[in-house]
Amino acid sequence: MKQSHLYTKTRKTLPSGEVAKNAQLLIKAGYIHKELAGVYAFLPLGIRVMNKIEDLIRSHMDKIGGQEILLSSLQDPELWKKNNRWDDDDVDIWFKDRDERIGFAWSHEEPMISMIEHHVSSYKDLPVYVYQFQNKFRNEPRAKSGLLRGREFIMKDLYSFTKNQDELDEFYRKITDAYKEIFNVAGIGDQTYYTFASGGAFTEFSHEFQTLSDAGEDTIYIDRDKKIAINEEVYSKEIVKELGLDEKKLEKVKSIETGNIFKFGTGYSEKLNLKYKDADGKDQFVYLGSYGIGLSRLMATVVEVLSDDGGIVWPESISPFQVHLIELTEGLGEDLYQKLLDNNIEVLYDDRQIGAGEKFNDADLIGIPWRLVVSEKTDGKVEIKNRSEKSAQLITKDEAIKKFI
RNA sequence: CGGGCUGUAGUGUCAACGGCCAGCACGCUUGCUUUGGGAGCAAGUAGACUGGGUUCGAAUCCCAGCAGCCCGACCA
Repeated sequence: MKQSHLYTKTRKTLPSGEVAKNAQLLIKAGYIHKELAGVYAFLPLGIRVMNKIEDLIRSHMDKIGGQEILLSSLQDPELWKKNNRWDDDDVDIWFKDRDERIGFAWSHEEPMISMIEHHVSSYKDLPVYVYQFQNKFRNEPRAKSGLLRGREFIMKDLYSFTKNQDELDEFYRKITDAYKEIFNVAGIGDQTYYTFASGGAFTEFSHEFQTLSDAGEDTIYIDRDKKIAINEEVYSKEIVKELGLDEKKLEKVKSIETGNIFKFGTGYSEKLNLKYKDADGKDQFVYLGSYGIGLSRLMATVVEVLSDDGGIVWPESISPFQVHLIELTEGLGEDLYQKLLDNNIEVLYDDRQIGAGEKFNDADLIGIPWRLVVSEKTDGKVEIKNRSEKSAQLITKDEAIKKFI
């Protein structure tokens, strides 16, 4: 894409009233636009990052047997009433229409279970793993921290429907590994801890993926060597012992909950009467699990954790473009730009007629991991620099293209 | 939901004593110059959250609403 066609511009001033680093940088660089408190629009650069994150998650969900679907954002109150989760006294974050005949989805367990009932009745139909990328609407009493706690946001939620505990446990292990891999590829694996957290009504623990950051709202106790953590909400001497940890080695830190996985067992199916017939023709309750990653929160977390004084530093996996090609002399980058495009390399081509300093600053702010510069000084070659490195190397254009194929 | 703070061009502004034409910077437009780390000159462009009230006169004082931010509570 030619940067001269990109309608968003970087800004020199920070938005007043945005304190969160992720919101400051993403707005300054032109990734997002604030609509309301906790409600952000994604601009061309921003949606490219979101799409990258989506692709990354999708490939891992598909690999472990996930089937992608898309439930609706408008929901039937009757489904939620059955489970006592419609009343504002029970769930206080609902957005509802005036007459309370429609709910705006804040979660999808109930509709998901209702939908699956129509398709699963035999042990032969199980297991089933379905997931979606969906908007969630949560009327948070206090939206804050930029994209970290929004009132409208996109989440990947996967639901597992399995025959028994063993099958559930096996899938749980698989998705745990998948989540670890996702956070590794997204560049925050080192800072992300597998965390024991509150299990709610149906199970002892759930597990969270907590990324160390002062911008987070959670407090966890981490063991850096074993790479596991305990959420403050369930922390006790007994649990430390149960997990075989040494209380003295634990560090108390702030973190962002980037993922959450949850075993429901048969709790939900008993309440909502989700059954299947086993091989003997007897009714059995389906074992459920749910597994979430907030996409916009993940994007914000990467910005919080990896940015530097110059701006954002994207990992290659979720950068809006692979390469930022900058020409300092009019027309000199055109030829390389075309060649990169011919090789299906995602390139943002800064063909604007502005000063070099402005281009470099914009490039640092936008944060694409590789920068190519052509000018009269590069003498037919091209200068390549990584976003997180200080110095650049001069290479040939062919070498540059090969690097990104 | 409790408490606090704040609403001035597209952005920013601890700019302006209740009083003349609401200042400055960025952005944007036009022209000339400049061209390897947010360029220079010149001429333009655009503004008081909403509604009441006090006053001869309100951006400025008062009230209400709305909005934003922060702290807390909440966050299966």
